[in-house]
Amino acid sequence: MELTERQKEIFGYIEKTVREKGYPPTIREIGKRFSCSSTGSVRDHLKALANKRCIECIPGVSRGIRLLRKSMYPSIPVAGRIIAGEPELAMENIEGEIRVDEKLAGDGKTFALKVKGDSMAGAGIREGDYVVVRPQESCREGEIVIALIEDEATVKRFMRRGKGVFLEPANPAYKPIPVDGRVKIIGRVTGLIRYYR
Amino acid sequence: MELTERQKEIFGYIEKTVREKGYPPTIREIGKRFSCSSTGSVRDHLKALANKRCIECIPGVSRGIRLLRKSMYPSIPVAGRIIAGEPELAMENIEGEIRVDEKLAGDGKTFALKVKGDSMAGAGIREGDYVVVRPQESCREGEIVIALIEDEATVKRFMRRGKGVFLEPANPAYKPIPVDGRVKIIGRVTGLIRYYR
DNA sequence: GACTATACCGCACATTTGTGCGGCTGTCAA
DNA sequence: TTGACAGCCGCACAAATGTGCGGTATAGTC
Repeated sequence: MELTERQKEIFGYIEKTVREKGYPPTIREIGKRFSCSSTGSVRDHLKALANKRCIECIPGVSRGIRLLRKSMYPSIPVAGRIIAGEPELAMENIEGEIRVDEKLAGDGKTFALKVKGDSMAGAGIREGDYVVVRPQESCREGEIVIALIEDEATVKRFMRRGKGVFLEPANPAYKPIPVDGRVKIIGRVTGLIRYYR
Repeated sequence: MELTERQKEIFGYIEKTVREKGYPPTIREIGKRFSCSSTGSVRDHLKALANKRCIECIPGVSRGIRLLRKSMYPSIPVAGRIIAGEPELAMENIEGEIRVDEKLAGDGKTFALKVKGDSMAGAGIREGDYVVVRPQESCREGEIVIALIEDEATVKRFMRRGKGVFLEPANPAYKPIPVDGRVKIIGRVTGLIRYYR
């Protein structure tokens, strides 16, 4: 069964609290957050969420809310679309979530991007892999970066060649791209995750 | 500062409770578990753990214990050494932990292995990567597997060629290895994690 | 000896927190 | 109209829970 808007909000709050504080909220804390002056209202919601198998309420136990769906683990959003000039990933452009090690999770701005094409095959980055991206505008020689070229996000290696700066694919079938006004560096690739079926 | 035996036990219990129940224990629950009839005793321990930066105690909040060290996140062990004939990874052979998405975490037997050598470079698996391994004895054509060859764990692709079965590297510099008595399949590679510095 | 840390016990108290029960207003489908 | 939901209010009560303050004992260190 689907969750109502309100229920989604409350479930999200419980999730967030567990993730950030390490323990679930009390009934009254939820009420405070959503301006419910009555504990009864909150309990109605918890009951609904429990019926829909989202949480489990443990009777007689303070903060006795257990998350059954989703999780309380650190995750980064998977970007569906990247828009130039927007430092933050807009909610609408998030396709999903991937849980990662905290070494990869970064500071909250880090996101993942599904790799399209085989232009980096020579560097062991393949179509369908997820690259973990830490947003930053500058980068160093040799680093693998995400750049926006005419509204298209691509993975390339950042290199200097003589006087120019280039984004180099790791595949002889593609040509280096000179970095100029049309190219915007989005961030640096800090990790890679691949799923085998 | 090092933890005493008792403190380790209590810290472990808090960790376990958070992981299994989804919320930290109360002072009295800890006392019950360790046969401390006084809440004061438990608070002494919590205070000690807080001093040693293992937990944080939030005043006035029920179950207000926050884990600062280690984690409550799903992680898989990183195998340092794999021994033939032992289905479970012995504690002594665990080098560390990596947190992963639950899709990768599997059922509890899954582990990670750091890749040595470049024999699978053609398949985008590079030296230093971590492959996620689900232990199993059989595997299908084309799957990437971990095999033990003369006590050495290697990553290869499982292939049939004519009448024989081979473990094929993805690098022309290496030769396929015929599967015979000397070769033991440890498991299947279900994922890959890479860290860029 | 004085001091500190660890590891316990015990009790009273105030606060936090879940619970029970009653009530209200809408909307929507049968 | 009736019924089932969603969403909300209010109150009193009992249980769960953190807190303050006191005590004992052992071990190690300066």
